[in-house]
This record gives sequence, structure tokens and C-alpha cells, in this order.
Amino acid sequence: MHKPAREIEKSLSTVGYRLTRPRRAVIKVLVQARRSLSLDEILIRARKLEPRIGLATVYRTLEMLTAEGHLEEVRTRTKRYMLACSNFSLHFHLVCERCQTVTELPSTPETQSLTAALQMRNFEPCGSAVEILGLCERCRNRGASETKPVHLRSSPPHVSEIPHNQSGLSKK
Amino acid sequence: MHKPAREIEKSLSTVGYRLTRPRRAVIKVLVQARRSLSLDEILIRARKLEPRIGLATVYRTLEMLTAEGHLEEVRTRTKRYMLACSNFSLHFHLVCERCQTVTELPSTPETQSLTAALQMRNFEPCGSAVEILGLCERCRNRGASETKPVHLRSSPPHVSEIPHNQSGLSKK
DNA sequence: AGCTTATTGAGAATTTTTCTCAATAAGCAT
DNA sequence: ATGCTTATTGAGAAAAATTCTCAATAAGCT
Repeated sequence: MHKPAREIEKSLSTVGYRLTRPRRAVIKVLVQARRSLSLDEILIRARKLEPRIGLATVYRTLEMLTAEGHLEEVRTRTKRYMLACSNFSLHFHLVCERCQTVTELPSTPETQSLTAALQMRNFEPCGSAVEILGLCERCRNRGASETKPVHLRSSPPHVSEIPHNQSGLSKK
Repeated sequence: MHKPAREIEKSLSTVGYRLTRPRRAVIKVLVQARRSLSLDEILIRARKLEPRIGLATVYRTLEMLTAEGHLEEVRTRTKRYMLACSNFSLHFHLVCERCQTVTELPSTPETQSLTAALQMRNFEPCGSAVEILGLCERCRNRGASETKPVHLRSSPPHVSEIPHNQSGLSKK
């Protein structure tokens, strides 16, 4: 199913990364896990193999592995919120990672049979919406990223008229 | 599509929540947005309606609205990592929010036709895996939550033998 | 073995989220 | 309307998660 550690390591060194002990440790942890792990789980386990490994190194290694396509990062940066839909059947949201817009995939026979498959497995989705992360059509046809989140602490004590939104940000 | 603000407010006060100006502001912002918003977007907009609204209040209101089912929280707490699958076609992960385990939904005609629907819309999923958050069968049949993440800062400088994982945690 | 330099560890710094507590105001009873 | 009770708020502190900095280390090449 998944590539063995050896293969991942080979692939990395081919691209020019050095095969260090901390990196090997993280890779080994991930391979042996056979399921997803949170950061603290990875850190603790990696330290059993490589006691002096630092927190930042784990973060960096995970970032590197993700960039190289060996890892799937299960959640992305910041939360977003939208009103719950009135219809309570499971539906699908297409979430654009660049412009952050969420659009809804209308219910079709396909989505419904997928819902049935979940019920068959006794898996109860929460939130009644499944997120599909990706790039929307508009953003696929564009180059640079346009959206940068504003930092909370830096928001002014009182409200000003600056348009603090997707379109035109004035940052500190 | 979505409930109007009035209806949400009525529902809240029925359950016993007070309808305060800050809460109304947040609700209005969400209703008017007609798309998902990040926290900073909500804060900025809410302050245009209610300049003295505090950061914590926005968090609290969002949490409350989510608990009451009026809001969908698009991403959950902490990231998890798992090795990327070798097969490159879009597939689905069933992510249990309680035990955090990720299992894979095998490719079926339904999943494939859903994939086709995405292509039709020119939506390019990233990561090659769609996450479906929910409760797995095992956790549905249990009561209290069993998994609590360990805090990074509190991890000991050297490795000890305490089993810092899903099954048995020893917390500070 | 020696050199070069990518990588590391430790801690500081940032960013995001939650908590604390006195002050405020929503909803009820008068 | 007025006053009472107490849920809720705002502000800042605190906690938690992530990223950055930089001198020290060690991979991979010669």
C-alpha cells in the first residue's frame, strides 16, 4: 500500500536531501504507524528512536515530506466558518485552498450512493458536509496567490474603514 | 438556502441563550457573507457593526453557533499526518474525530463518478485524498472521549518509557 | 580524514485559541 | 418603566501550536 521507508529515503536523496538520522526517524515512525498521527504522537515516537530530535526538526521534516508528496497533511491552516445548510442530508463542499471560497456540490445519485457507502460502514459523518480541498476553476487559471490571512493581534483596537478582506488588504 | 438571521436568533433564544448585540453582529456577518469566512474576516466585519466586540466573544459565539448546529466549522483542531497512498487517483479518507484514526474508503463506481463530477466542474482536488470527518463505528458505541492530545511544550527533554499514545496517557 | 554546507537543536518569537474576572446588560418580575 | 439576577462581555493574560534564528553539528563529496 504505502512505500517502504527505503524507497522514500532513496527518493529524497535523489532530489538532493541529506539522509539524516532525525529524518530517518520521522520517516520510520510514519511508515510503522500505518495510520495517521498527530504531531505530538510523531514527536514522542521519533524521540524513542532519536532522543535528541527537536520539535522544529519534526515540523520541518513533515513539511519537507509533504512538499515531496510522501505525506498527506490531513488538515490545513486556519478554520473557516459558514452557515449550516438547511437540508440535513450529507452534502459536499468544494473548498478552494487559494481563494478560500466554499461552493456546494449539489446532491446527485453519485453523492447519494457515496452517502450510502458510509452508512454501510457505520461511519457517521459529522457536520453534514464533506470538504473537498483543492483549487477552483478560477484559481487554477491564475498564477500568484492573492489571499493572505490577517493576524488577529494586529487588528486595531477600534474599527477603521480599511477593507480587511479577500480583495484588498492593508497589512501592518 | 440558509436560514435567515431572524430564525437563528429565535432558535437560540428558545434554547435559553440571550440575544446580545455582539451575538447578533456575528450572526449577521455570517448570514450576509454567503460564503465561508475565517476568524479574522468575521472579527473585522463584526466590528463594523459592533465596534467594541472582543476577540474572545467572537470565538465563543462561533463555538456556540457550532454547538447549536447553525454553523459548520470547516477545519478541526490539530493536523495529523499519514503517508501518501501509492495510487494517485482521488480517494476518500474516513477520519474519526474522536479516536482520530483514518481509514481509507476503497475505490468504487460511486467514488469514481464523484471524481468525474469534480473534473466536470474543473475543480482540482489537492492531496489526492478527500477527508470525511465523523465518528467511526467503534467510537459511536462508546461514551466519553478517550483521546486527549499531549501538549508539546510539556514533553520531557529526554525520552521516557511512558506510553504517550492513544491508549494510555500520563498527563502533567 | 578533511571540507563544504545543509541540517539540526534549543530557545525565542509568532500566531491561534482559550481562560480569567470584574463590569455590563438581557430577560424576567415587579 | 425600574430593579434584580445572572449570563455574557471585553481586555488582557495564559496556553497551545507553529515558525524563526543562529551557532553547532554531521552528510556527502573529494
